[in-house]
This record gives sequence, C-alpha cells and structure tokens, in this order.
Amino acid sequence: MRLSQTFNKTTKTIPGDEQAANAKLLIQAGYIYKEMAGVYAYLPLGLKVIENIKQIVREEMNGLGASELLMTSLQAKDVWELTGRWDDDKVDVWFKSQLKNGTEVGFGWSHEEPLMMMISKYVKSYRDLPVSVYQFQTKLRNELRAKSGIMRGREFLMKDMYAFSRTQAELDEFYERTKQAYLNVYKKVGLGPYTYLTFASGGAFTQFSHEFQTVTDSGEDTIYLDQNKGLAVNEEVYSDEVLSQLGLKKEELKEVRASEVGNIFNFGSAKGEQMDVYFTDESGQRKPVFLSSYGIGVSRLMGVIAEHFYDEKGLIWPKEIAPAQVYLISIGDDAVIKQADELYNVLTESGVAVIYDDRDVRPGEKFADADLMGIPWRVVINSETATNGKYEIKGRTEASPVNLAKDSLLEKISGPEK
RNA sequence: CGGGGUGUGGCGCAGUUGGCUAGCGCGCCGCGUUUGGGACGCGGAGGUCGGAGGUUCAAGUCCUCUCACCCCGACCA
Repeated sequence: MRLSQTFNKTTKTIPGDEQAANAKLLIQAGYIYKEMAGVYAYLPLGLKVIENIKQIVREEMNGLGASELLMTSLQAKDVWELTGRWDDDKVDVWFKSQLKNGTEVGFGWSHEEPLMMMISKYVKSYRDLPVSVYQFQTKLRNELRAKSGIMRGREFLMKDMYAFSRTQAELDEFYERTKQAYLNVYKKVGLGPYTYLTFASGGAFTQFSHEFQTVTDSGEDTIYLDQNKGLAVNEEVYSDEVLSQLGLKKEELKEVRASEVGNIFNFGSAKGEQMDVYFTDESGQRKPVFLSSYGIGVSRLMGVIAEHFYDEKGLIWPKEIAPAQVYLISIGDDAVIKQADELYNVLTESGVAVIYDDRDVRPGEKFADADLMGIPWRVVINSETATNGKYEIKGRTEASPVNLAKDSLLEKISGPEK
C-alpha cells in the first residue's frame, strides 16, 4: 500500500487515558481506535494483523478436519434457559435487549448453547459423527471492568470450535490433536518459546481444563511452570495434591506471570445430556453426544503479541503476522522515486506485502513511523542506491543497514526472520 | 461492585490562597527556506474548562449531583 493514498495515521503523543503497553502502542501506531472503554475498532493495519492471525488459526483448524461457519450475535432466550445460563446470577456478563414485540434476546457472549442446539437438529446418527465446527465471532460481554487495552474488552474477536464425538475415546483423540494444533498456532504467531500448556480449573464437568499461557510480565495470571516438561499449573488449581497427581515436583516449578491465549474444555457427555443432544449408535441405542470446546481470543492474542514484542521505538511484529513485510522508504528526486516504484511493483507482484512510504515528508518521520509500526524489514531508496542499483535494508531490531543487490534483497526478505 | 485517580482547542498538558482578554507543546491551514532520525521562520484557524445545579461582587479554581476514562481489588464455564 502506498501511504500517500491510504488511511493511516500515527501520532507522536502517547494516549493519556491508556496504561497498557498494547493499547498505547497500537493506538499510537494507528492499528486500533478506541470507541469506549473495552471497545476498540480495528484500523486498516490492525485489521491486517487480525486477518493474518485468523488465517494461521484457520489453517490449523481446517487441518483438524473442522468446518468454518458463522453463528449469530443475537441469541434466543429459550436456548440458554435449557442450561440455566440465561439467568444473570449464573452469567454476569450478559448484554440483553428485546424485540419490538417484547421478546427478550441476548447478545452472544458465548455460542456454546446456540451451537449445540443447531447441531442437534442435524446430528441424528452415529454416521453423522464425529464432526467439528468453528467460527470467528465477535463476543459481547458486559464486563464489570474492562482493562489492559485489547486484552480484556467488552467486545472482542474469538475463534471458538466445538467438537462432537460418539465416545469419550473419540473425544480424547480429537482433544489431543487440537492441543498440538494450538501449540502450532502459537508457534506460528511467534509466541512458541513463551507459551505453555497449563492445567486450569475445569468447570462443572471435568477436574481440569487446559489453558495455553504465554509468559509475559504484564500477564494477568500466575502460573507454576516446569520448563523442562513444558507444562504449567495455574495458581487457581495449584495444590500439593494436584502436583502429585500430575507428576510435577514443587522444586522444579517456577512462579511466573502469564497471559491466557487459549482455553480448551472436555465436557464428556454431560453437556449433551443436559441439552438433550443424542444420536443413535450402530446397535440402535440412543446415546448422548460427547462435547469438547476450544477457544482462542484472536484480538486478545494480538494484544499479547504487541505486549510481548516492542521496544522504545515501537512495535516489533513477528513476520508471520506483521501487516506488511517491508516498509519501503524513498528519499530523493525522480530517479529515486523511479527505483522505489519499481521495487514496490516487483515486491508486490511476488506476493510480498509492502508499506510504501511515498509521502512528501522528511526522512526522519518515515524512519520513525517504520519503527513505530514495527514492520520487519525497512528498505531505503536514496540517490546513492538509485545510482549504484543497490538497496539499503535493515531488520527492525538490527542496529545498522546493509546495501544489497536486488536478488540478495529479495532472498533476504523471504528468508528466515532476523 | 468496593477503593483510588483524572476530565481544560484534534492530541498531550499547565493554570498559585477563587480575580482581569484561559495558556504551552504537538498537530492543522497559508507563504518561504529545508530534506538520512519526527526541521525552521513568519502569519493564521481552533477551547467557555465533561454535564447539570449551587455558593459568591466574581468560578477552570469552592460545594452537591451526574457522566466518562484510567488503575488496584473482586469477578472472569
């Protein structure tokens, strides 16, 4: 994209009403816009990051054989009454409204019940199972207190997946595969080395659920981490009994702050029984469906990544989710612009996303924005490079640039991240 | 929901024990000079001090109510 022709605004001043690093940086760099507390709009750059994360998640979910769909934001009351969760005393984050005729409706804070209901209309036989579906949906939650920028909002984007199985064994098998898929996601978005499978409270149906926790100083959770085993225990279930049950030794655990970036649940057959979702097996017997559910907060994940990777100059996106791979800067006259235009076309045509800073502003401003936006590579075209046919390139975290011929430049950009 | 803090041009802020035409930086508009780390000069536009009510000769400043935002806590299948 050419900056001179796109909607993109950065600002030198740090927002006064934000404390969280992710919010400050993302607003400053022009990724998000605050509508109200806990409610943020995604500007073009921010949307690009969201889409990049979604694509990574999508590929992993598809790899599990799940099918993408999209549920509704408006939800019917009676569906939730089946499990007692329409009650404000049971669920305190409901946004509710009503139709003109007085019928009460809720705004989706979760889609578990509606999706169970939907599936029950289609799944009747063991031949229909197993099946798994997922969606990227905006969740609306009337949180008492929003905080930490996009890490805990009242409106946020979540990937939720639901798997329906015939037996506990079938469920378990899918559950284990999904754990791996989740770890793949965190690896691909750049959080691999910091993210751990964590035992957490399981809710009504099982002793534990599994969380994925990213170790980061600004995290909201405390976990006890066994680095060698790559496992952690959330403090909410941390006890001597649990440790011995999991085969973990207190001496080998380290207490660290972390942010939850995913949570998966095994509901067994309880949910199916509760919501009357049954199928007929090979022998003609009526059996409850086994359910498991799997969530990743996509917008929160973006916040955690922003929170994890930045320096005094701004954001530092992992290349897999950066809104562009290259920030192209031209400094000079017509010859420079010609070379820059040319490179922009070459890169764009070869599928490299480029932010081309062709604005009529001073170089310092371009450099500052390149850093603030956190684009992995910065390429500069000036009168010298226009003359010798080379290109100046520098990685976001590198101290100084190098000059390369076009081929080496392209190779470097598409090569492993520096 | 309990506790703490903050609301003053678009953004970030200052504004003394109430006192005169409410300031500063950035940004914005115009002209000129600049062009490798957010330039500089000159000239402009833009606020009635979150909102309502009250005290006072006089309120950005004091009081009451209210709205919004931030932080801590509680909460978070």
